Amino acid sequence: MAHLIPKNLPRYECLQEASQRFPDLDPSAMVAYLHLLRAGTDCLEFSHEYLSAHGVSSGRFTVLMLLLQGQACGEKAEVVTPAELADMAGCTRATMTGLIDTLERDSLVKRVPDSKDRRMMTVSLTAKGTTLLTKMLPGHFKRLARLMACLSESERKTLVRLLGKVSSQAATISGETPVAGCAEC
Amino acid sequence: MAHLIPKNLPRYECLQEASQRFPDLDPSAMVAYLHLLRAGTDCLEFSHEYLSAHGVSSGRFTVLMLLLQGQACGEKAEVVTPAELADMAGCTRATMTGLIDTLERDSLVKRVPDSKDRRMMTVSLTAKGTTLLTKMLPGHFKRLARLMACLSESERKTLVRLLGKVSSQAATISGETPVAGCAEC
DNA sequence: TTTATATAATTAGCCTCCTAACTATCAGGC
DNA sequence: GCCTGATAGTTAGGAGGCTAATTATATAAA
Repeated sequence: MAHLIPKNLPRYECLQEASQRFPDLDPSAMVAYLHLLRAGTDCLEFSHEYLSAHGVSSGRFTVLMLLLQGQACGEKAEVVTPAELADMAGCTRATMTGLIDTLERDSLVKRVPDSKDRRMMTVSLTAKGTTLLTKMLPGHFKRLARLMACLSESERKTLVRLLGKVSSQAATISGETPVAGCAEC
Repeated sequence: MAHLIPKNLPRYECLQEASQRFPDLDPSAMVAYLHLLRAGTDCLEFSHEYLSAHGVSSGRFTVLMLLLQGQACGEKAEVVTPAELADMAGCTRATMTGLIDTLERDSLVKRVPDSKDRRMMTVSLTAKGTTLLTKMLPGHFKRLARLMACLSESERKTLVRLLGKVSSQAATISGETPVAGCAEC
């Protein structure tokens, strides 16, 4: 489940040494990048520990949360289709089909064919799914609160701001040219 | 390849509203957590774009880099075993076997049986593997430098410091009790 | 010497992600 | 009324994670 990110990040001196061989290597950028991947993986693993104890994988949990949100914060969409779920979760429709398959097999969600458009399905939480979520959410939230208790409110704000910069920079660079910066190949 | 993290993070007001229903939910902790996962996924995706254009997945790249490092920064270990690679990469030995299988199939690495202990293998880069790496690394480094160009040196330091706090907090909490904070189940 | 235990690597089987191809349905133009 | 094309969902096949079991070898103890 981890992302195969090196456990021990290289020392800064080693990166500086490597930057002699590779002039394009920016040591402090690399350090920031590696720490970001490392921390992200750690957080994912941290959640996974708790979620898997309840028989729910990270992906399945995301789907359940999206359904709960559509049910609770239901301003616009009462019904949710697999395609919408895939969009919201950031995965392909094929992946969503697989997730819904296993969730439905475990009776946590149910598919209902749309009455108007017979191509479409509607997905919703079952009572069992709702119960499971409401039973496990408090513990999950407690753990996340503890995880972030190491940061003050202002540190959290700073972190979110810096991460936001990185995310939008990634989107910007990716957007401009497919695999840019690769003139030499 | 992404980790099925919601693309659009919930608005802060929505989290505050939800925290009425779930008193354990700490909105600012949740925001920090979600942004961290989001940014980590974005970075991973960003690298993946470039690496996959060269036919190398994230996991395979990690293995190649570990081998290159063992070759270059070779202070201690000249030879590397699959078990050591698995430890360094943070995956299981079984996973490493699979990765080496495909890397070897593509002639990027080679296995050599150890002469002393016949249970062991040593893994090393082939000429083709080394060539591929040295060809693609400059572009990869350039992209990462551009990605992090959105942060000043002091922002990078701050980011690394805050991420380090989160990582070690995760390790601390995970270490103390297997799936703690779950008294209610 | 033989037997028990530990270790290195692999294998087998599962889950989750992907892309590409397929099926069924809808909607628009002739 | 029919083609054409778009769209919703699924299926097929692959890659990369995992755990648990297997095989081969080494080591220690009886």
